[in-house]
Amino acid sequence: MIPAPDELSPVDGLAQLSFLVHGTLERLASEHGMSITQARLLGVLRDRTPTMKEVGRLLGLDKSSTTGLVDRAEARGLVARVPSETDRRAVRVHLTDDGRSLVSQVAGRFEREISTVLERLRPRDRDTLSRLVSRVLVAHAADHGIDLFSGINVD
Amino acid sequence: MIPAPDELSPVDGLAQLSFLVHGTLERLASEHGMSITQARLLGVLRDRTPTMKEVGRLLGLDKSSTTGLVDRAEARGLVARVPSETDRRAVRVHLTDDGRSLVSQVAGRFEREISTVLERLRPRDRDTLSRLVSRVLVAHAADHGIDLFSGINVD
DNA sequence: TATTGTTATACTCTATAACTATA
DNA sequence: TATAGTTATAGAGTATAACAATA
Repeated sequence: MIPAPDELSPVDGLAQLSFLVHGTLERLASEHGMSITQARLLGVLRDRTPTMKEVGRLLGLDKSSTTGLVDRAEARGLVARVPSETDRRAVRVHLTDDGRSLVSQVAGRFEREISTVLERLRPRDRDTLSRLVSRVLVAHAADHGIDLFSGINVD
Repeated sequence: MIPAPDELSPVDGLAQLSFLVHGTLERLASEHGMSITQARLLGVLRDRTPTMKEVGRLLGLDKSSTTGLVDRAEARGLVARVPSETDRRAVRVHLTDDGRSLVSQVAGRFEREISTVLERLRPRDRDTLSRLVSRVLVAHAADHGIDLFSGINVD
């Protein structure tokens, strides 16, 4: 009989961790009647008032997909379109009060749930993990010309 | 002016890492004309020949969603339904040769791409990261009665 | 002419409810 | 009666192509 491994391969570990985190966000969003995409939309609007085109770039969506996404969020009263003051073709998307309240709730629960998972490590190990994860992300972002803290490509 | 942080918060780091890994899988699957769901279906069939009900449980889908998923994969010649030998209501789903070849290709590319990202760390740090990730996953799995190596709930 | 955004259309993914065949 | 699976239907999410308004 083959002994069970007591550790996953590095890639398998990252894959499973990624599904765990992604699944957590999906569950929390769904508890508030949202998909991950809707949650991400509200998330990027927390500190921006982008045009439709910029929303699409931030979320990696075609402009037609963005139209539908914002339509549905607007119908629920979570976001609003306002005409751009500088370009009469463009609109800016911003959170409503309801949208801001909802995204804060979901973000808070996400923070708490992931923290709970991390608390299974001793504080020292937690710091080490966090530092190594940051280092991987920083290196990868540098390789691909991405601003890690805004998510915006700075090519 | 606020100085830019040189490290993300632990939760932000995990979230971004998770999107990086998930996005990589999504891109690789899409390069082969598949969604993540299709890739996961082929993945779970690599070492199993489950019934439709079991496929749904493994992927977290309703039985009707499973029917459609398997329909589309079968239409592409990636999987096949075979009647169960013990229960005439049930069918077993298995990979075709084409399906096995496709999933091996995608899995190989995923392994290589994620390994490339990890190679930005020194071998020593890589081992540490991998060990800590495994430890988090093992603890979380134990908390939730999940067999980490099969993904199957053993409640 | 180029850009911003919407509309028309089509396909995947997902769920609920109703149904068929078998246990 | 209960279970395995499919079908009917509906909605979200995605893309491509064609279009209108504006730059």
